Amino acid sequence: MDNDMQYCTVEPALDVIVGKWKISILFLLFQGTKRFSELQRDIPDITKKVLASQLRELEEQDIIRRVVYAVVPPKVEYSLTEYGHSVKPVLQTIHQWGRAHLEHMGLKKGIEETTT
Amino acid sequence: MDNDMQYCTVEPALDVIVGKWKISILFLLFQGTKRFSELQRDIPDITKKVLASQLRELEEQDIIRRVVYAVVPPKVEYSLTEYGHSVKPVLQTIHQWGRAHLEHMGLKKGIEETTT
DNA sequence: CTGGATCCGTCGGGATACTG
DNA sequence: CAGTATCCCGACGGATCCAG
Repeated sequence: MDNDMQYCTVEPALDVIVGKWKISILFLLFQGTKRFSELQRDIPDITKKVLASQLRELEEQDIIRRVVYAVVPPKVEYSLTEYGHSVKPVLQTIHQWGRAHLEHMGLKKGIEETTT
Repeated sequence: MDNDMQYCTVEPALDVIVGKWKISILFLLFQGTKRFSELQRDIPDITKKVLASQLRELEEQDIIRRVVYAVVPPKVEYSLTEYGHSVKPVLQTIHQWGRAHLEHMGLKKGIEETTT
């Protein structure tokens, strides 16, 4: 990876959003602080292990904050760091283009089918 | 994946840029039309098979165009479609945030180290 | 409740050889 | 030159069980 010195800085950003569930997690946390169990409830198809691992990655990247309460039963809250909020515009940009992309591909498919 | 109806449109966009070499390919094609061999030369660590597969994916997504010349030896040119150019701002947004992210993580690391 | 540990399947990507 | 065909491997994610 030395051929793309000039532009390889795209990739670190991708680490933050690439991961099967990271985007779901981020969107949920954009709404505010969530507990582990809340995230698990709102993302039904994710397992604890994977949720935990994705959260840990985001935490290491300083995108989210993990707060452990010394109570029983345990309580852990996750929230965006101040820095974490800065990914929002990135996600929105991708989101908008993604919508346009879907539409574009839909149109293309429609056109192709009308030619049959 | 029915829990994130509202925001799952982030993912299709990601398909375009996720892939170990897609970003490198896109950046090269932003410069203009390239032949297969040129791409391979400019991305030294990629193999033909992988280059071909990544190109095919981008082509299916209507991001790039593949033009085959009926000459011998064979000649194939790849270029961005008009639509493909629209990913540029997306990449730039990610790129900019990526740079800031690197800097941020660097600072964080520095701070942590000065505390030792 | 919030995880960690373990095992396992899948899939993207890589090495190599072959072809039109 | 521009690929395809095969085989291979490691990383990621999933299922299940265990623990503080």
